[in-house]
Amino acid sequence: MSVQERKERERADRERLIVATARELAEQQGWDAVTTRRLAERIEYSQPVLYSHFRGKREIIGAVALEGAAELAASLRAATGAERDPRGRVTALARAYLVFAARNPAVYDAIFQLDGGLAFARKDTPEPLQDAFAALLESLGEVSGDGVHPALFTEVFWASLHGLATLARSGRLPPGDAEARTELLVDRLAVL
Amino acid sequence: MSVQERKERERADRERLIVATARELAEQQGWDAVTTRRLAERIEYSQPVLYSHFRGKREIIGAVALEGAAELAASLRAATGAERDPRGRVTALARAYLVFAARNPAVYDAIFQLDGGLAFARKDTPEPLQDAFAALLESLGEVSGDGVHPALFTEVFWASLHGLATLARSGRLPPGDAEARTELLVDRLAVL
DNA sequence: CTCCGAACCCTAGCACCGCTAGACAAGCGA
DNA sequence: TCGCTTGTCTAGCGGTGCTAGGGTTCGGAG
Repeated sequence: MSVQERKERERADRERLIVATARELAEQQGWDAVTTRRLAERIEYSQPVLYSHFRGKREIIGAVALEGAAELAASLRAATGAERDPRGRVTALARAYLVFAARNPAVYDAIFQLDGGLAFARKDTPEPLQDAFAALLESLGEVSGDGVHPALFTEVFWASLHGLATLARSGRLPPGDAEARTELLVDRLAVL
Repeated sequence: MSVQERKERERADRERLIVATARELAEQQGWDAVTTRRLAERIEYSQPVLYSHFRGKREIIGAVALEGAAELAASLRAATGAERDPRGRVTALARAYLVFAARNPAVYDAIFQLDGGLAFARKDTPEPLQDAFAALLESLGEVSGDGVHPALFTEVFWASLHGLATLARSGRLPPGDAEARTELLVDRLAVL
């Protein structure tokens, strides 16, 4: 049995290597540069090996997305955990979200822009994605205001952050006023 | 001179045909299906003809984006023009924006998601893009609230709409509550 | 220790992509 | 009518995601 266990371990290691390499390559040179050939070369295996772990490029993007979603959730909780009042938590949450998007553009795209073959907003949604939404809900639910469903409020707040993040990064919003936009969004949306 | 004029007219006609065909194909089967080969086949010319009109695929996307931006601006103005009070105008604007995004997903992507080689938020931004932002500003500026710069408020409101539009269309937001989300956004962001 | 069989990986290739060089034909002006 | 410019097409480059099929390696039985 020991042999089989070793092989399974090696397989799992290699799978992690693929995902980490894809992520690294995507952050360095963009997702367009993540081709199966380049990826295979970087992990020092041939292309078909990738297909013994994933159905295709889409699934690799999905794997990066799940890893990234877990990190995003952790990052949001770390940022809000240090804050005492609801307002501080919401502001910290918004900033942390936008910082994550700006610092990990490729991962952010994998989660929220590209097609990684993942199900969203459903029962069979992968746990890391549900947990990332839960992390948002934890801080936003307390400022959703009377008569407004916390989940609905979280969706709207999240969508607004997503819009700011994506439009800013593609150069469609002027670069200077990012902080002012965040403040305005928090002031208007959150009921304190 | 008449001959040259005729040739120029035919060239312009063909260029319009390329843009219209690219748009049509993108709306029918998505931008991934808009390849230079397919596009050339549909306009009944060979591939190199495309490159005598546009530098490459990116510029074709840009051309569709400019055409779409003009339509979006017109659509927004048509929707707000019939409303008497500021609140009605803002609500109508938000609905019209989201309807445009939902009905013309490929064109919306060309404008706001894909790289069409266009400059945004700058002095040399193409006129249709500036005008689309102006159309937003016209209705949103009057509800930005005291002490808040209308352009900044417009950016935030627009980003929120963009987030709702893109997340909803990619299935990342539950499909049912679209109207409730729009109402919540307008209620909270606009100062009436 | 030998040898068989299975698991694994690689080479080679498919159809497609964006883009372009160079041959060729059509149609203008002289 | 003829030469030349203008315009278009054929063919091909290097790249893409993905896969069929052959070969090598290696574990385990005798």
